[in-house]
Amino acid sequence: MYFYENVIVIMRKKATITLKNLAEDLNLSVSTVSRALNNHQDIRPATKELVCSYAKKMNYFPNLFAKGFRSQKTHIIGLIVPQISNYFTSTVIEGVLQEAEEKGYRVIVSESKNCPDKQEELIQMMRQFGVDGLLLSLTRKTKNVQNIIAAAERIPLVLLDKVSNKIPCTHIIINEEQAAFEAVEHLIHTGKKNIAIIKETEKSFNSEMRYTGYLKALKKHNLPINEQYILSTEDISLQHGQRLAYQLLSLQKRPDAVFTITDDCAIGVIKTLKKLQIKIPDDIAVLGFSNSLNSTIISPKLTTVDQPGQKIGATSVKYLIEEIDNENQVISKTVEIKTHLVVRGSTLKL
Amino acid sequence: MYFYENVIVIMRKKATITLKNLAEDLNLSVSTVSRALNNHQDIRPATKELVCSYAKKMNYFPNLFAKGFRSQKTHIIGLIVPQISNYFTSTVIEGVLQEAEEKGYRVIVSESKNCPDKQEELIQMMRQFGVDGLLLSLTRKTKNVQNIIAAAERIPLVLLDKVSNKIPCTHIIINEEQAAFEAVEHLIHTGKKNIAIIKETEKSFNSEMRYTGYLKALKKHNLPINEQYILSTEDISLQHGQRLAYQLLSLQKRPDAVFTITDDCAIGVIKTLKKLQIKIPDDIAVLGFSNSLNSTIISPKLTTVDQPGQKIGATSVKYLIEEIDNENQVISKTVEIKTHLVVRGSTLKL
DNA sequence: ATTTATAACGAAAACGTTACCGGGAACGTT
DNA sequence: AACGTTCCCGGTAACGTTTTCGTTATAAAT
Repeated sequence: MYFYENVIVIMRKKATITLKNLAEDLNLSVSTVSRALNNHQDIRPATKELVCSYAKKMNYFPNLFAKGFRSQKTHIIGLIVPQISNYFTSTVIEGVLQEAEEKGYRVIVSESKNCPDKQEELIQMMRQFGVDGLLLSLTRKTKNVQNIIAAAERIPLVLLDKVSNKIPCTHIIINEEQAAFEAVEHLIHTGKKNIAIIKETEKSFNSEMRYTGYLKALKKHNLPINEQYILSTEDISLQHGQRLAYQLLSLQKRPDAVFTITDDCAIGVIKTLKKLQIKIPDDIAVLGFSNSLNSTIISPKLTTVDQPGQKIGATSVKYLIEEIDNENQVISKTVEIKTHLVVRGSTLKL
Repeated sequence: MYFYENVIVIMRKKATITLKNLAEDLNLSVSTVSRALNNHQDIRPATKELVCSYAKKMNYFPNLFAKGFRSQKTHIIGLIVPQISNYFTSTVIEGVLQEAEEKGYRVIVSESKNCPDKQEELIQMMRQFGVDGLLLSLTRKTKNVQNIIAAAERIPLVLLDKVSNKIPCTHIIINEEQAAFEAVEHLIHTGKKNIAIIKETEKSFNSEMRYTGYLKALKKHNLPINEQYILSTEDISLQHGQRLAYQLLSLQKRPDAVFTITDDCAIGVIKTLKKLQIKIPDDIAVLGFSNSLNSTIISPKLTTVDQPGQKIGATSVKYLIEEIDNENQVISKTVEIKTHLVVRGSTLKL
């Protein structure tokens, strides 16, 4: 890290124009100027025109802090996610920003780094800052939800994607169970009968729902549930996918398909299978979840469940603003966003 | 999208506690309470203790809007990037958030979607909102920098990653030229002599710098510069990488290495080469730039330049806050963050 | 001519916080 | 005893905006 140019220092221009300035210049009162700019009916059109054009000419910007200070509304919403540098999460953020901006809200983003303590700290910070509402995607290991419930009683709160039944507020999620069910059913339709699953050790909402969908699909088609095919790992990553693939292959009776609850893990499985020259999907099919960018990079391309991140983000904002407008009412409902299965080479020979 | 639970509505508790409340309860003046909480020297320890503990008990939060309103400091910095759902960008954001938080600042993030008009709009919005400073990563097609320069004269501004020489302010960038130079030199060291490059049609700062590094490396090693090996594309994506690879292969004299200025594009090239069963790196080596997540998914793994996004983000915040503290001084210097080459299978047989 | 209604604007308070100014009490110094 | 100093604390103003209330002038109605 080094500098390669001389440092130049200039004085910054400083001039914030206030209503008072405008009022003095125009020989009007502050109130009149304020009302003219806000298109109040008490002001005659000619005056409005005069004030507005002069304000524009002077490059006047209302001090939003004073505005928010008076109205007790900041027009800021807080967003806390476990990790930003995750493709799905980043699309959620995009959706949030887009929708918020359209509605005239600004967004303060923060990441909890999957640490519950940090998450609590951030919630405090957001509240202290005076956000009008809070969007929260929980860390995996969130256990003590008392403080979050307490927060929800004071400030509009919407949980998204990573949620918890224990917190009474609006939840925006994908149809996890149904999505997993359909995905596993797709495997069954291709003739697979011994389907393994790799899920999380921690009983996170998402993991459990997908697991339930998996079980339901097997049950519906009268397939036996083999405990040996049900694997769990703490960190559902590529590396552990590679590792667990070996474990599955070491069984006397190998599975003919593997459903992992994340794409990364599925890609790990594929890597191991390819290394051992096992045919995909003929010998073993692989199914992921998320439709991450990586899923089309690997070969064969990964069959996976597409989660519309932008829509989740946008929908969350919609419901949050609804609560903000609805003053002191805590609304508690669950909204499911539909996903769809993207069938690719890892489960179906084209 | 549907609801699957009954809607529950509860009344939200509402009670904002102010300094006045505390003062009345404790039989103190508002000023004393304020100073006690701010650890002012004029207040005797016993009083401080009393006030602080009572404030905690009452769950008092200072209204930061009133605070910022008075001090004319928001302790918010604005961040505008072209696109959030881009791995490198998201790591930059992480760095920004981390550093900002440590320094007691909050961050409002926005994306310009690579649209200059939207970018201008966002700058206005941020200024209007009263951010203390602005971090900006330019859109590729930024042409009219007048308004940005005007903004820089009024508010602390730091450009990062995607910058422009025309804007006099602090720039935080990676050593683009040097990085490209070293990367291409690495190709030369492995024995390659006919090295193609795929860059952007738009003369963006990054693209041009990397191109310059490429040219310098060839020159230093007395390799001829073949116009046919210098390709450009508007959208430097995987798809165009695939397309341009065909173009390179159709030449009478094929190149023996391809340097693309993004990983995505490089992966496109690899895909085409693999499809045509051209040996990588023996027949043609491939070199990317960014060290994106995909670069280890593809096989062979991609040799690429690692850009420390977090460090770029954190450094930008550091310099921005320096400017904010330094009141009305526009500082103009360029800081380069060092990258390093990650050598993998696409250029070197292990 | 007097009252009433309405249109257009001004004055002032309020939001919660901090900074500045000032003042009383206690203590030490001459 | 008179004075200066220090320690703690209170009162008040101010930040920029919106809003409530009041005021004036004009027009309309009686």
